[in-house]
Amino acid sequence: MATRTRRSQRRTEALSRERIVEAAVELLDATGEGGLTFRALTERLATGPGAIYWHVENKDELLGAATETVVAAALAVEPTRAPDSPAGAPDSPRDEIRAVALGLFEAIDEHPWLATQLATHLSRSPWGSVAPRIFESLGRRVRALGVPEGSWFVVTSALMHYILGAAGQNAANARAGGGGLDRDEFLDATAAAWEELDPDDYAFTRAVAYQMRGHDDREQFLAGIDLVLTGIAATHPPDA
Amino acid sequence: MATRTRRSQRRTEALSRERIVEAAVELLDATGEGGLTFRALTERLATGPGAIYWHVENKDELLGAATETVVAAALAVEPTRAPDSPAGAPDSPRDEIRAVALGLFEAIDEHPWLATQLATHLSRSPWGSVAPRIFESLGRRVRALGVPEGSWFVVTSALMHYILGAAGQNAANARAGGGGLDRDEFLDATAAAWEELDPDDYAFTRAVAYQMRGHDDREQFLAGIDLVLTGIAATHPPDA
DNA sequence: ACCTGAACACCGTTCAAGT
DNA sequence: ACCTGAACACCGTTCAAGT
Repeated sequence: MATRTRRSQRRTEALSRERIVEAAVELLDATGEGGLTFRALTERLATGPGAIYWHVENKDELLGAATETVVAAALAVEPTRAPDSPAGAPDSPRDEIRAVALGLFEAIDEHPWLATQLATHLSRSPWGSVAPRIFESLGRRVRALGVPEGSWFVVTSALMHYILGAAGQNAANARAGGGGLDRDEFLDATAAAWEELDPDDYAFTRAVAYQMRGHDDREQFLAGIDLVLTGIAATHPPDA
Repeated sequence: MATRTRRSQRRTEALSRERIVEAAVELLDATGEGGLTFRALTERLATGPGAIYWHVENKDELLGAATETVVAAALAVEPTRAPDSPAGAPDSPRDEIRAVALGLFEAIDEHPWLATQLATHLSRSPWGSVAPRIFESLGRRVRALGVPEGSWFVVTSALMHYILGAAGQNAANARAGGGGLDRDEFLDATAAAWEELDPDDYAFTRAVAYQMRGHDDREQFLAGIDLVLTGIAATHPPDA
C-alpha cells in the first residue's frame, strides 16, 4: 500500500545516463537532498539498482552530474539584455556579469539543493567541470572589463566566490519556508530572534535586525555584486 | 582484531555534551566528514549510542555544534596586530577585517570539513548562531569603517559571503592533496588539465591556467578581500 | 539523571544470474 | 551490452532495561 508512486508510465525509452541524471534532478527538486536515494530512483525509473550502477559510478558521481547539468543550463542562457539598453546595443561587460550572476542566483533559488551540492562538489573535485564553466563565463567578461592580465585570476575568482557564497546563503533563506512559514514570516522571525540577542555580544547585529525584515534577496545580491565590481573598477581603472 | 583504537584511556570524566562535541571535532579532523559515525564516536568515548543521544538531539545537531565550536574559537582570537603598526597604535578597521577574514580562512584550512558544513549548516538553520557570530564580528568593523547605517546590512553580508565562498573553495584546494599529491603537484595537475580544455569553449580559462601554478592561497584570498574593501570605500567615501 | 546495548529501519553497493 | 533483484555491510536512531 505504501509505495505505488509513478510506476504508471511504463518505461518506453531505454535507460540512459541522461535519463537517470534527469530523474535525480527531479527527485532533488521535489524532495530535497535527503530524498535522493537509490530506492526512490529505482522506483521512479521502474528498474533495479544494478541498472543504475551500470550507467553511473556511484551516488557521488550522480550528484556531481546533477550539479553539472543544472549549472550548465543556468550558464547557457544568453545573458538577457538590460531592459533599458537600446535595441541592438550590446550590453556592457558589467551588465553581462550581473546577468551571469543573476542566472546562477536563480538556479540556486530554483534548486536549493544546489547550494550545498556546489560546496560539496567543489570541495570533492575542486576543479571538476563546474568551476571552469562558471570561471570561464565570468572571466571573459572580466577581460572585457579591461582588467590587466596579471589580475584576471584573482578578480574572476573573487567574483565567483562572492556569487557562490551569497547565492548559497540565499537559497537557505528561500527554503527556510519549508517549516511552513512563508518568506516574510521567516524574515520577521529571524529579525525578532536577532533582536533578542545579547546586547553586549551582538550590539551590531541587533542594530541591523530591522534591515532584515523587508529586504529583497535579489536586490541585495546585486548590490553585493556592484560592490565587488566597483572594487574592481577602482583597483583597475579602465584607462591606466 | 579490526577495531581496538583508543579505548585505552579509560573514561575518567563523565560524559557531557562538551566532551562529545570535542570528540566529534577530533574525529572530523582526523577522518573527514565520512568518518564521523555514531559507532566511531561510541568507541572513542567508550560508551553506547544511547548515552550520546542523551546529550545530543541527533547527528545534525552534533554537526552543528561542532561547527559552532570551531567558528567561535576562530573568532575569539584577538585579531593580530599588523606587523608594521607601531606598538600601541590600534589597527585600522580595514586591517581588523582582514584579520577576522584570515582567522576564518585558517579555521577552514585546519578543519576542511568546515567548508561543506558551513554551507549545510547555514542552509539548514540559516541564521542559527554561526552566522550572527561572523556577522557581528565583521559588522562592528564595517561600522567603524564609516559606512552609513543604511548600508550596514548589505556591506557586511557581502563581506561574509565572499569570505565563506573563498575560504570554502580554498579548503578544497588544500585538501585535494588527499589523493597523495602535495599541493604544488595538485595545482600543477589542475593547470595542466585547464590547458587541455576546448580552445573555443574555454579560451579564458586556458589563458589563465598558468596563474594557477605558483599562486599563494592566502595572498589570493586577501587580494579578494581588498577588492571588496576597495569597493566599499569607493561606494561609501569616508567623508561624504 | 544518566547510561547500556540489542534491535530496527533504511541506505549505498555488489554480484550471480538472466536476456 | 544491458538489466534484474536478492543479499551484504553499514549507518542513524530507538527503547526497554539497568544503575
